[in-house]
Parts: sequence; structure tokens; C-alpha cells
Amino acid sequence: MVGIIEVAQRAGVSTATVSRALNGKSHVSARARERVLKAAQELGYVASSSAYTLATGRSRNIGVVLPFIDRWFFSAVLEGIVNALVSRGYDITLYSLSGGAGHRERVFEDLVLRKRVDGVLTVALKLSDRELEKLTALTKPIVGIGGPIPGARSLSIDDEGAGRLATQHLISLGHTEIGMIAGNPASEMDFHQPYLRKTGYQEALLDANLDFKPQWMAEADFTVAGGYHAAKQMLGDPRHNPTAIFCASDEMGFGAIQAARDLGMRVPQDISVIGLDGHPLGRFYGLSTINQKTREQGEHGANWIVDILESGDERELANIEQLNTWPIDLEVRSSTAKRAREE
Amino acid sequence: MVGIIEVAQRAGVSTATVSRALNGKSHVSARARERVLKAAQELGYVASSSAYTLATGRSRNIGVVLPFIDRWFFSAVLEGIVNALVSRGYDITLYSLSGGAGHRERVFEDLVLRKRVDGVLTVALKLSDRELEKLTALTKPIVGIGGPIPGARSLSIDDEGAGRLATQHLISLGHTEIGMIAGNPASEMDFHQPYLRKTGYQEALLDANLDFKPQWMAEADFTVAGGYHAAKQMLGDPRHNPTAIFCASDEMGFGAIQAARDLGMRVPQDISVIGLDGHPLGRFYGLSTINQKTREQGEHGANWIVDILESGDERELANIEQLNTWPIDLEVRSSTAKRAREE
DNA sequence: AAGAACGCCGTAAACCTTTACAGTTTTTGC
DNA sequence: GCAAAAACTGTAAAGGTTTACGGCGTTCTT
Repeated sequence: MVGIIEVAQRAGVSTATVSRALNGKSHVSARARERVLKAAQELGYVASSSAYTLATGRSRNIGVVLPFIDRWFFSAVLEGIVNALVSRGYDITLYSLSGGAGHRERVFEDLVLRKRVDGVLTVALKLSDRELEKLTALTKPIVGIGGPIPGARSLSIDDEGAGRLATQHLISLGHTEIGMIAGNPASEMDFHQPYLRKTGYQEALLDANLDFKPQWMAEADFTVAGGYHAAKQMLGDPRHNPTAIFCASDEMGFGAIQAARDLGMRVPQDISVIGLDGHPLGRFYGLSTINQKTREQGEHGANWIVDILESGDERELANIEQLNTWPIDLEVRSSTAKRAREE
Repeated sequence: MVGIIEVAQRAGVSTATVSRALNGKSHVSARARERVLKAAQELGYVASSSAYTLATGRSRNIGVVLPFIDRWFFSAVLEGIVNALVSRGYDITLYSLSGGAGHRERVFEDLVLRKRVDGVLTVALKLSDRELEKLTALTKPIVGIGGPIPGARSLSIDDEGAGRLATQHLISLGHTEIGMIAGNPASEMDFHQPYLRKTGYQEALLDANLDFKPQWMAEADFTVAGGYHAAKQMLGDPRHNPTAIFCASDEMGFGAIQAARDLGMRVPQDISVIGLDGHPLGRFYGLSTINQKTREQGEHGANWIVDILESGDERELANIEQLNTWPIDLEVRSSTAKRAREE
């Protein structure tokens, strides 16, 4: 196993010079640097990361913790995170909370105590006080993606604004009976998104002086199947079925479209549907949506935490409360159209 | 920052005893152990992982490399891997190859050289000779999930058998004109699965003395949209449309079902569709499938590599060629039925 | 031309564990 | 009750880096 000593011998310098030449921190003569680089190259040397970490206290490694991996939103964010971190030379260690009882607590124990990461990225997680306390005890930067974290940095879309925008789009098309399939808080991924998106929807109705009926509000678990069932209930009742539905996730939107078709309704002629996400299948189904550019969100969060780490500023390393709002786009496709039902 | 020395002082023993008590390797008196445990608990002590790694050469960390994260198969495998590894006290560092040019090479450089992992798990990856060479140079166990790796261990379903089984199911229902939407080798995730599943299909036809027409074979990229387009071409041609289709992935199956409906065909009365995966949405769409229990595959692969690591057997650590075949299930739902078309 | 300033480089300490070895105490076998 | 074995414990080395410090030679200033 080739270490720094072998490189030093081959280059005819001390290990200190090798380290300096390789890390480029302080002054090394051009000649020495060249010889070191050559020797390292020939020997195929790369510093042992554990020794590096032990000596410097830095691991070039970011912990990422998310509630699921197996669902589109999370895997898309993760994909963005991984790409950004690899480009910047950081490793990522992954923690998922989906593994059943005890798992969650264990993850936080490990994460905090093994002190193997330089920073932590959480995705759409609402942390308990105890968990947050553990995390901040690390005195390492934390960035949350997908919802505000009290006392730490976070990156999130304006969920309320998104709900309002989606609803306003439907209103602008002349719809007056507008339903919503909201997220289910029990889905554990919550950051009050279910609540906030619902609020935006209700405010938009209020602003436009439109009725709100309880039958127009359903909850589901963010999945296609959940959206399908909720939409079928809502659309199947002839006494008060709406002419448009806003779904708090694209996948629920896909389910709603399917439900409408199974009920013999045409989309968008009989019923308009809009989602929220920017799921790649949205184009396929023609689903209008609020695109939250999920993958880019992950990239941005990852770059942010690396920036903090590399700023070198002590103040930066502290966990200050800061919420960055991530922009969204309205993407109109073929699932929303002018209201056509006769009064 | 509390280290082993503080614990030793508080417990009134030496650091060696603390280490032994905590790691439970060798004999420590009950009294000493108890005091150490108590002190460690009170101080909230856990060993620094980098120092542990430096001293032992073990990192309790597995590298996982996959081509994408953002697709169902991979995120499901990953979910299984993560759950299994967390339960066994291992960390995982994640490498995705999806980040564009140069990315892939960089990943393998890093992985090999930084020597920070105890083993490597690859998912559905066909490695170049050079990459495989780099990996084996680690002299650490490698386990591939989703296809054989020459010279290393791997865990895979019998893709040919799966293709045959799916096709035989259709044949047993009386179908004689059977199409297939195969995977596209260009999708980069290939392990010859596209080829093997196709072979199984053709063999089943041959065994049953059934015709094979080139118009009954299409290729797509494993996605819903890809399956939709391919199926639409195949089913839309009245001169030789089949009465059943085998899709090499469930997502393509969902697309095929949609395409059939859009063409005015009823599933399964006019056209039977079977997929391959065990995607959670399969139940929703009623898609018959070959269930390959993806998540469990990930769990199994992860447990396997940990078993190797912990066997302590030198022979075990070497990379020997070994292919474990993972069992599959035929799961019949409502998308396949007896052939009904009049001759 | 002398002294200061600076750039370069090597020695050795520090980072925090684990574990071989040796020394001490306890248990066991007869 | 004694010798031998076993169990327990402490000291110190090892693991592979980074970096503070100090020494030396070169360049700059006056």
C-alpha cells in the first residue's frame, strides 16, 4: 500500500513538501512540485481519506437524510444532490428513514455521533426538537430542502403561492367549481406542505369570491393510486362535482386524469386537472402543472452547503436561520382548458 | 469534543479497556464494562470514525454505484440496500454515473483511490475492462446486482427464464400472435437484459411452434412514454396486430395499456399485456407481471456483501466469480386473459 | 554591503483510535 | 494449598496524514 512516505522518497523531498505540493496550500518551488506530482502519478498515490480527516477535521463528505428514496420527488432531489456534490469533489453518505421502527432514531444517533460528515442535507423532513437539537449540536452546517427548518438554513418553494397560482390558473379559465386533492399530513414527509398548498388554494378562491364546498376537498397520499381514488369519489358524485381539480402532486394528477376517464369524462373538455411538481411523465399525460424543478432544487441545495463549507468564514459555519425561496413555473399543457359545462 | 481519554478518566480505567468494553471483542470484567458504558453514555461518546478506520483499516462503509437514481428500478434497489445496511450498522456512500461526461471516470478514480469503502455494490452496471480492473485492484469484495459481472460476485434474476415465463403465460391463455416491447440496449443500464429477455420470448414461441413476425418486436427505453409509443405503433397496424404483448418492464406495460385504450381496445378483452418488474403501480393498473422483488434484491445484495466482510475468512474477501440467481414470481392480475378474438 | 524580509523545506507533534505485549490478578484442577 | 491456566488491565506503538515551527538560503532595501 503506497503512502505519502513512498512518494516523498521517490521525489526526494520530505512528506511535508509532498503534502503541500499536492494540496496546493502554501509555497512550494516549481521544481519540487513537479517532481512530487510525477512521483505521485507514477505510484498512483492518493491520500487516505481517514488519515486526512483525522488530521484536518474535514471529511469532504455530506450526509443526506431523506424519508424515502423510492418515490419520485425524493429520488429526483437526490439525483440533483449527487450530481452537484460529485462535481465539487464531495462524497455523500446516504441515510433513509424508511426502514421501520427504531431506524429513524438510530440514523440520527449515528449521524451526529460518528462525526463523519462535514454537513447535513435534509429533504422534506420535519425534525423533532430532539432531532434538531442533535443535529445542531454538530456545529456543522445544515441545509433543508423542501421546507423551512427553524434555526437553520433551508431552501423551499413558496407552497402557498404555488397553490394559489395553480388555482388562479383554473379561475382564469372560467372555472368556478374547483376541487382540490391535497396531500395527506400522515405521509410523514410533511413540512406543512399539505397545509400550505391548501391555504393557497382557499385564498385564491376567496380572492375571486368563489364558493368553497367541503366536498371539493379531499386528501390522498401523494401517489397515483391515492389520487385516483380521491378523484373518483369527488367526480363521481353528480350532485356537486367540480369542473376543475388542483392536485397537490403530479402523480395524484395522473390518477385524477385516469379516474375522470374511467367515469366517462373527457380531459380537459369536461374536467380540467392541474398538478404540482414537474414530473417527467407530465408531458406524456399532458398534465398542466406547477413545475418546481426538483432536480435543480437538489443541485442548488448541495452547492449551497458546499459554498458555506468553503467560504472559510466562521460566521458562515454557524447555523443561522435563513429561508431561500425557490422559484416555480406554471407549465400549461393539455389537461386544463376553458370551462365548457353549461350553467 | 469528548474522546476516549475523557471516558477512560471518568470510568477510572485505561483507554484500552474503554475500547475493549465498547467493542466487546475481548474480555473485560463486568464491573469495568459497566462503568465504561455508564461513562460513555453520560458523556455521549462515540468513537471517531476516521480514527477507527485509520487504526483498523475498516470503515464500515459500502460504496454503491448506479447509473441513475431517478428511475424506479434503481431507487427501489437503493432503498433496499440502504435499509439493510443501516440495520447492520454500515454506512453507504453513493455514486451515481448520471452526471454527464467525465463524471463516470471520475467516480471510479475516487472510489478506488480514496480507499474509503470496505466493499462495492454495483447496480445493473456493465463495467468496462478498465473499470473492472480498477475495482478489483481494491482487493475488496464487489457484488453486482442485476446482472453477472465477470470475475466477481453477482446477484441477478434469470432474465431469459423470466422472458420465457411471461410469454408462456400468454401462450397458456391461448394467444398465438404475441408481440414484445423489449428494452433498448442504448439505455446504458444494460447487462444484456434486453437481449436475454428477448431470447426467452423467442424460445417460448419456438417451443410452442408459434409464428414470430418482426412487426411484433419493438424496442423502447423502459419508460411509460417509450412503451406507449412502441405499443401504439404495434397495435395500430390492423394488418398484423397481436392479441397479447409482453413488455420488458412494468412501466412500458403501463404505457402499452394506455396506448391500447387510446386505440379503442379493451384490456384484457381485446389485448392482453404482461410486464416485468413488480412495480407498485402494477396493482393499480391491474398489470400482470413477473415480479422480481426489486427492493428485496437490494436488501439481499447488501446483506451478502456484509456477510462476506464479516466472515473474516481470507478466501471470502477475494473476488471469486459467483452468480446467484434470484427467484421470480408470476403475478397474474387483470391485464391478461384468455384470447377472445375470432379467428 | 549589511540587515531585513521572504520563500522554501524538513522535523516532529498532533489528530484519535485499536491492539500487541507484558504484567497482574483470579480461577481452576488436582 | 499449589501450580498452571485463564482472565483482566495498562503501556505504548502503530495507522497516514497535515501543519506549526524553526532553519537556511536568496532577494530586496537602504
